[in-house]
Amino acid sequence: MSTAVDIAGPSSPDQAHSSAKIPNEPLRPSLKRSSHPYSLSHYISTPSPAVDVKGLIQPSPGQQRAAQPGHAKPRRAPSSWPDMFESPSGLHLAHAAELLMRAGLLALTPAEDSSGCGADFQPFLGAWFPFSPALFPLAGFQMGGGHWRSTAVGAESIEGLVAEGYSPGSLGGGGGGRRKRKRCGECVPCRRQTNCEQCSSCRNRKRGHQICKYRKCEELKRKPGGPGFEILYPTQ
DNA sequence: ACTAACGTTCTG
DNA sequence: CAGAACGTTAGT
Repeated sequence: MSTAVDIAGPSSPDQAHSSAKIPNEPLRPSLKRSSHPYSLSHYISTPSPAVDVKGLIQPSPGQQRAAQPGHAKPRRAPSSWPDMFESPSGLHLAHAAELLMRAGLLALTPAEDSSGCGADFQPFLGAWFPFSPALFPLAGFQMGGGHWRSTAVGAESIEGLVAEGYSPGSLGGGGGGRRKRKRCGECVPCRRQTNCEQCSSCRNRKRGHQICKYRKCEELKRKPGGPGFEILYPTQ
């Protein structure tokens, strides 16, 4: 449970000034299964009030200060960054929310009928989500083009969305050659709209040519052909 | 042409 | 092995 933090990534400042141009997410409505070490029950059984999670997520002022760029080492980022910011592996909190949604435990609020809600939460898009039934799904699905409407989106809905034109092949895995795969657009990292500007990828963007760690698609983190990959991209 | 970012290779 | 650097692809 101690690792369930870093989907947040560094929060506030980056919202305002992510220097990099953030493209509109190539949101794909297909919801793919992700193989995570934790099962749904793992999350359900773990009491995690929004406040507590938020408390874990929010970096302390001291931590933020330590993260100030400026004293860049030529190599190897200094250990001043706490693990909570440097370990994208902790994304399972997001995964938990995803699982909960699938299980119908999280309610999806339609963007249109947001009586102000959508606007209120907009600033949180992609940054971090308090583990609250209302906040988390709203962000991504609002951008999703109004596909998501009801509380429990069943597998049929997902399949239908997939059938809208996003085939596994179109994701780059199908061509046969080693074409670039594309971001799934659905996972929490993909839904982030801002670069944290603090992770190693952001700080080293010029040379690293890598997307912000917290925006790195969970699917792309997997090796094609690696464990679980065929599940994500079933051969048809 | 320029930029973003995926994939591969290199390095510690 | 993880992370950095680089080559390359893809979108605008």
